[in-house]
Amino acid sequence: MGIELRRQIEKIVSLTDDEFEFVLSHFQSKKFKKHQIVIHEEDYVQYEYYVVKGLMKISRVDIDGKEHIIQFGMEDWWVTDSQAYHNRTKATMIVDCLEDAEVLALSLDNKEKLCRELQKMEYFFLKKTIAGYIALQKRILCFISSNANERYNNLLTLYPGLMQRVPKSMIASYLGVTRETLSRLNTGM
Amino acid sequence: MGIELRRQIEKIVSLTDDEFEFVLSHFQSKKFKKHQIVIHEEDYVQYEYYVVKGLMKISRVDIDGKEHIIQFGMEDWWVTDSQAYHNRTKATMIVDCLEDAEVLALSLDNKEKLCRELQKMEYFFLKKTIAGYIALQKRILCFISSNANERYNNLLTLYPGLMQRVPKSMIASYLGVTRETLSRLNTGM
DNA sequence: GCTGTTAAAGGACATTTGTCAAAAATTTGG
DNA sequence: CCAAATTTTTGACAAATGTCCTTTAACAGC
Repeated sequence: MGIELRRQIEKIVSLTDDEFEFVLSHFQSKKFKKHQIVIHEEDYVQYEYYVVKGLMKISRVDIDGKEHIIQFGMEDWWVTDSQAYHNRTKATMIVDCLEDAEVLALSLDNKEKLCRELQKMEYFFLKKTIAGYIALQKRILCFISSNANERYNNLLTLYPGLMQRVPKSMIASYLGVTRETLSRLNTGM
Repeated sequence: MGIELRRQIEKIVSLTDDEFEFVLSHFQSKKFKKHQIVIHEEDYVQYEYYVVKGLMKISRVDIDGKEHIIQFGMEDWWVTDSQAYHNRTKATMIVDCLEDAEVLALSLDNKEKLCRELQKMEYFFLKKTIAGYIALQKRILCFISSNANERYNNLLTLYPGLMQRVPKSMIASYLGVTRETLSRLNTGM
């Protein structure tokens, strides 16, 4: 239970068996079905989810009803509506499942409690958040410096496994183009 | 000295006078001239900079020699090449000054030391990094869901002061469009 | 206050991307 | 294994954005 989470944490700080059990006791195990909505728009967001198995997406629906995918979340990733979760405000995003999913859910209270009880976990979350920040910066650089074709090829090399699990129309949404444009790209080969 | 920094920190955690002096002792005060390069590409990045006064930009030059602006940094902001700074690797970005600048420089060793000595500072950096992450997510959402005109108007409302201090060609670069395109936008009022 | 330099705006045209409609291919559930 | 639903591809055209070039405007240093 949670070996992968332990592996992820131990890339940054080391834990004894007891410490890891203690960490894990702050999480709740949950399961979701394909197509199930994990975070509804306008809901308060109770949890941040560590994905043990499955695939989710974080998206926002604009005034014209178009869905824009901000992030995918697969195994060993963390998923939530960050703004709503951390500020205890209502969700502006939707999180749902592209596949049946198994997660470890961490409430904000438990996260803060855990950080106070075990300082290296706060260090872990800081390092992890910095890594996330850097990843988003790279994605922004990609938007300002690359066209659709280059962004698609970049995504292919970054997450080769994703393409087999996600419909192309969603890849298009993540890249900020229409599915028609994605379908016409010269994928390089 | 550093009142604004203290105000920023105290929005998240409270500090005694002694504690703030202690925090400040981990920083070095530095000054830069307009056009001066603060972080050179390929250099190791010693510091993260809290901007006391002035205006900087973080950019990357692509293979065609085009400059892409990833971020501006004005008063009360933090500026560095995050990836290079936190991973102790060589800079892939350039940080330079659009105006004479005054900063407080924090080395990574001092940052980590400070976090160990005063846990609430680690909490501060965590909250601050999360806020940065959320801001980048919003910028990405803007790229995937808005055209150049909408992105420009969004920037106008987000940082109205920036326009008076930054040439439009740099705003264009930040928005991921050419200066010609920016110049033709219907700024909508 | 000049003068050289840099920044901004505009025209003409090419390229990329979006939109709408339809056809083809694939997946899903029974 | 089949029928319905979903996803992907393609065509024709419109709109947005990029490129190249010229003109105009603003600014910096002397």
